[in-house]
Amino acid sequence: MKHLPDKTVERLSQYRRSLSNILNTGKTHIFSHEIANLLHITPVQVRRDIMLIGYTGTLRKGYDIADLVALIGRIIDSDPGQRIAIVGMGNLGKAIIHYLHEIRSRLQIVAAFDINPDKIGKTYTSVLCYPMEQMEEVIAREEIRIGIITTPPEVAAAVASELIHAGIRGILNYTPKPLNVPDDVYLEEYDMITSMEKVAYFAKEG
Amino acid sequence: MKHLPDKTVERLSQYRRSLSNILNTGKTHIFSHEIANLLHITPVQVRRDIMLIGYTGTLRKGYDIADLVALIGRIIDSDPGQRIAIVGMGNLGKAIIHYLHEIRSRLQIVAAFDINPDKIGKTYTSVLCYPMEQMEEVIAREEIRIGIITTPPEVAAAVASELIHAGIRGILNYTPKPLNVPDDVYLEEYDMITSMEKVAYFAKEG
DNA sequence: AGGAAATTGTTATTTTTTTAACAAAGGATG
DNA sequence: CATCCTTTGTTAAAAAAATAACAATTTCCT
Repeated sequence: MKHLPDKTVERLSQYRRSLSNILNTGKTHIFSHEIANLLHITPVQVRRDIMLIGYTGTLRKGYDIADLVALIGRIIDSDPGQRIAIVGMGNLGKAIIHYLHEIRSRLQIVAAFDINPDKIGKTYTSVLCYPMEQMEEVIAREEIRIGIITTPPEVAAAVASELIHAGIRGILNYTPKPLNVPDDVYLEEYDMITSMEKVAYFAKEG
Repeated sequence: MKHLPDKTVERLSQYRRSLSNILNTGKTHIFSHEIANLLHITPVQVRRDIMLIGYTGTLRKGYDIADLVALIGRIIDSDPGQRIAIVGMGNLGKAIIHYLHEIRSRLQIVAAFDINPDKIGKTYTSVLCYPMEQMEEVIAREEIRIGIITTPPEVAAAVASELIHAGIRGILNYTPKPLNVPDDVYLEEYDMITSMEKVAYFAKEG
């Protein structure tokens, strides 16, 4: 698998989630237009994505759901399942931990960090919260590869530096402060305010 | 202003936020490459976006920050400032309310809804929480145009229907359940799990 | 003043993403 | 068994977005 397009990776994640649910219903096969309906996209997009990962359905029967789910897993999951740290145990941090726990993904949040002494030592949905000072040590010990930043924006850049210094390979930044990372660290940013303003803008007209 | 590209609208929101901060420092003008550095994009992108909204900087002095902020406001803000409701007062809902309040955006969350009797009647960062049954009435009375869904996924579709029935024009869905909305309702969806899996995938290689 | 450097505005090119088109295969139908 | 319908896989075209290119103009420098 050379390199899948950005958007294809996003959709694969969503195919897998939807298809996993369907598996429980006993249904074994699914057509591209059925998947498309689930996610409100087009069947062509589905077939194209599936083609890109080299899977082949059977004509007139569609795709074997279990096979497809398994293949997507082999493509987008790392072997041992990625281990994640979250920095900033405010409401957003708690929401993410709780949410990921419910979904039961192969992704695991294995450590939280905060500056607030009241939070340190407590566990949130079975994730232990460490003080910031132990970040480097814990990230090394727990073999954490990914960091999620949910701190106030003022400290986002400093947190990112620490994470990178500790050897993290990917960062998901929920702070509105744009980060600067070296080329070998993958960075994804999401800004809620921007999303809201976008909705506000496009909801105006039509 | 015909229709700005999706990505341009997103960036305009970010330009405004960064530039507003700079205004306080007394700096009055800024170059495209300075803006680009703030957001880690290219100067061409900045100039192109600014061109699209019809603003013109002065050669060798750059853009007048106050003017540009004001113009972006006229472009992307609705006249009275959009009024927003949030459905689901879990951690994520609280995080969003708190966050938007701090930023002091023109967007205002003016009502929250939840099913939990303990939450109803309480205020969160000065936003009052109503029972779900009052949704239609409150949305009409408060002239709310935008809804944010932060409920558990199982009820997302039902909530969306109610919002649409109550006359909402735009929806921001933080649930992993893809929604179906009529053409005249603008829908934006954000799925945290997908973002995490994407980071996990791209952090693997390089 | 004259030339060099910097910076904008805009057009052109390239890349990425989506959408369309359609041949091939397999089953269903009569 | 021949025909028709459905659905896949893939190539081609279109649309959207990012990047590059560059003329024009202002300031700075000598």
